[in-house]
Amino acid sequence: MAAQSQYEELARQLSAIGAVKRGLARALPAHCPSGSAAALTLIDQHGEMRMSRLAELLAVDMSVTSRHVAHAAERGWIERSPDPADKRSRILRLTAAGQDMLGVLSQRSIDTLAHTLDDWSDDEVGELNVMLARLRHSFDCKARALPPHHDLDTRTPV
Amino acid sequence: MAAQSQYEELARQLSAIGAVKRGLARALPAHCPSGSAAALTLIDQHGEMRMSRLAELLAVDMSVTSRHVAHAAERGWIERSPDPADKRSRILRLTAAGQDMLGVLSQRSIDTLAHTLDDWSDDEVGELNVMLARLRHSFDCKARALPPHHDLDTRTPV
DNA sequence: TATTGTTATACTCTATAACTATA
DNA sequence: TATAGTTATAGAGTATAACAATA
Repeated sequence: MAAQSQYEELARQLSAIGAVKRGLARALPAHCPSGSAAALTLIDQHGEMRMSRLAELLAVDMSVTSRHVAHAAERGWIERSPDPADKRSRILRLTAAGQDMLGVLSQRSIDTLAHTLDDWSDDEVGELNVMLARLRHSFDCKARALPPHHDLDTRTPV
Repeated sequence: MAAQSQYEELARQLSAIGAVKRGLARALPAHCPSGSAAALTLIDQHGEMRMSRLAELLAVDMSVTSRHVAHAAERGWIERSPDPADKRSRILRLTAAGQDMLGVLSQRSIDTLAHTLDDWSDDEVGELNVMLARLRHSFDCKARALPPHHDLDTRTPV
C-alpha cells in the first residue's frame, strides 16, 4: 500500500499524460487517427481475431471498435471476412496495405520517441514499459469490481 | 538511446493507458468532467493564475482552457476576477465550493487507486510517478522542436 | 500591431441504446 | 432468448480560426 499523496500524484500524472499522447498523435499520417492505429497494431501483434476480441484488447465498447475497424476497412487496411464457424462474426486480418501503413506508424512513433527521449537509456524506457503494463493489468483485474459512484455525496459539499 | 522495439512498446503502452484514465474518470462526480477537475487541481497546486498560465500547465490550447474554466465558474468552483495590471486578463482562484469539490475529487482518486493498486508498494508508485513526470518533461522540452509531418510519404505505401 | 481571452466550428474518441442477423 | 456486430445519438476533449477588448 502506498501513501495517499502518492495516489494523488499518480492521478495528476495520468491526467497530464494526455499531452504526451497528443504529441505522438500529431505524428500520425492523415486519415489514420489513433483509434485505427491502435486497431492495426493489435491485430498485427495478436494475429487475426474477431471484433469482440479486438474490443477486449482495446478495452473499449464493441461499438467503438466497430467504428475504428470500419474506418480502417474503408481504407483497405483491414479485411473483414465472414467466420465460417459463426455467421454473426467476422474475422479481422491486416491487408498488405495495412501492413505498409503499420510500418509507417511504427517508424513515426520511433522517430518521435527517439527524438524526445534521447537522454533515456534502454533500461529506463524498458522499466517505464514494465510499470505501465503492470498499471494496466492492475486496472484490468480490479477496476471491474469497483462499485460505481451514485453521486449522492456530491450534493453535500455544495 | 533505447532500442527501437522499446519505443514501439512505449507507444503501445501509452495508447493503452487510456483505459486507466477512463477508469479514474468513471469515479468523478457528475457535472465535474476531467477537464474541469484538472483545472481545479492545478489552480490549487500552483495558486491563483491567469488563463494563459493555466493553459500552459494543462498543455492545451487556451480556447480549451477557457471552456473548462467557464464550466467550473458556472458551477461556482472557480472565481474569475479582473487583473488590475492588465484589463485583458482574468485572475483565476478557487472558491470555497471549489475547494470542497477538490476534496471530493482527491478522495475518489485515492479510493480508486488504493483499491486497484493494493499490491503496489509506496516506492513502486513513487517510481512510476517519477518516470511519468520525466516523460512529460522530455516531451515539453523537445516535442516543440519536432517538424510536423506533411504526409507526402503517406501516398507511397498506399 | 500584438496579445488576452472568448466563441464558433469541426474532428476524434467514447458510451448507451436500438436494431439486425444468427445461435 | 441470448449473442455478435452495426448504427444512431449524445457527451467530452481538442484544435483552428475569427472575433472583441486591451496593451
